[in-house]
Amino acid sequence: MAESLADKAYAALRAAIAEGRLKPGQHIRETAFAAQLGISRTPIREALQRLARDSLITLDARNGARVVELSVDAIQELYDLREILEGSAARFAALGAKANDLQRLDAILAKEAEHGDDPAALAKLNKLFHRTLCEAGNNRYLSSAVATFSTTLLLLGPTTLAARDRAGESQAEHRAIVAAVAAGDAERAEELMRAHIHRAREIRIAMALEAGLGV
Amino acid sequence: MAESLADKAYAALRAAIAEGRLKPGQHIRETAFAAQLGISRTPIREALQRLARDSLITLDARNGARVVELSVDAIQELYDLREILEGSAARFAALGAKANDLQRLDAILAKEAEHGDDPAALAKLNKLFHRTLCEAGNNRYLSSAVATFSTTLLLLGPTTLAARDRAGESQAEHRAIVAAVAAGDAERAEELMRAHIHRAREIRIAMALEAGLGV
DNA sequence: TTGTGGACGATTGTATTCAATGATGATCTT
DNA sequence: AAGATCATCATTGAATACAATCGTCCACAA
Repeated sequence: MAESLADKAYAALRAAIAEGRLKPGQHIRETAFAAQLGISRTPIREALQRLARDSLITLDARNGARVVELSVDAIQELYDLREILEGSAARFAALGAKANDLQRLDAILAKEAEHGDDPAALAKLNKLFHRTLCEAGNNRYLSSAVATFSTTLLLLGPTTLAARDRAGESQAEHRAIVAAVAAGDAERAEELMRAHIHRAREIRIAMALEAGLGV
Repeated sequence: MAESLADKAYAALRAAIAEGRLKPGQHIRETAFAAQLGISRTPIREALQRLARDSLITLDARNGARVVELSVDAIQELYDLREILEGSAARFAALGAKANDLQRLDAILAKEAEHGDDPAALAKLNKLFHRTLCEAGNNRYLSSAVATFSTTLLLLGPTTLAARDRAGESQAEHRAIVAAVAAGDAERAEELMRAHIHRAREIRIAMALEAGLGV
């Protein structure tokens, strides 16, 4: 219960961005949010700084905060980095995953198969899968970096799993990655993870272009 | 000149950590620093939060802030990640560096040769080299990640370039990396950068172990 | 009609005040 | 004498008050 008001404000703002209630480009005024949450500006300011660190907003001096707008170029760079980071995490996991880690990954795969028709549940499981695999890589800084840049994806709206047929493909790719990790095949684990992220990127870019065209 | 007091406090604390005036494990009290800098606690708190995001300090609720102590394991993980990130940056640079980037890199190499006997100048040039190469990679998120984790190195005290003969080796490695980048040889650029970081890691670990033994 | 100047208002940056909580030390009891 | 309990204090978390700066809008003059 040691949750400070700043923590709550951060969670509230982050959720608002994730759910699209705060849209890219939109202005955020400290006083407005303080009033809305019924707290003072102090914890709001702390929350805004954390969001800025997450690259979810920019803090322009005397011009308030603004939700970041990702260009297509920026999305490409973000996915380039995700391929590097998560590919490396898969490699590390293949080299050093504990039995415990593999059990957790298997359990996630099972749940994915079970909830094959529930997009919201799948999105959560997907996040859990990637985080768990990262942790199996056993490098705290790598995990931290992946978490940071995964956060940036919140700006992009709904998950790519919503795309037609993508959920099934994605699960198959997850299974292959876990198999490579369990087999200790680092090369293959990295390659499969990079391909997995690359596929998500293609869908994401297509979605972004469609959205940009107003469709 | 739009430098806020929070910015100054952040810079002051960061410098204090970098220069060893604040040692790992040491307690930081808000009131003490506010008094020392002659400002109120508000900007100090903001600065501390930024430092916590940089993983330079930890914020224990109601127990103040504490400068992070890096274990040898943590240092290994940090350098593992640096190899991945900066290796990738070198690869990207080889694939897409602009003429402008190569000019800047050449200029840095020239200055390194010129200041071969000035450790402080070399340390600055070394940081500039790595940052410039990252920017040549033309991926804003990768640059940001490298910057973040380079900051963590501040906790480790003096540069590895202080080690006997390391400065000369390092410059030779820098030249080889730039040559590979200029030639557009992505494989070689990445490999050379990884080796370069790996060498720095070996020296760093040796220094850490010596320090741990009280020598 | 257009450009410039100034005053007002809105918003952020900083200081100060207030509240709450955990640590510390003394005292009392067994 | 040792341990426990209570009171006090130091320190952080939050709110409020204050200051400064930038943008905006209107009026006036060219």
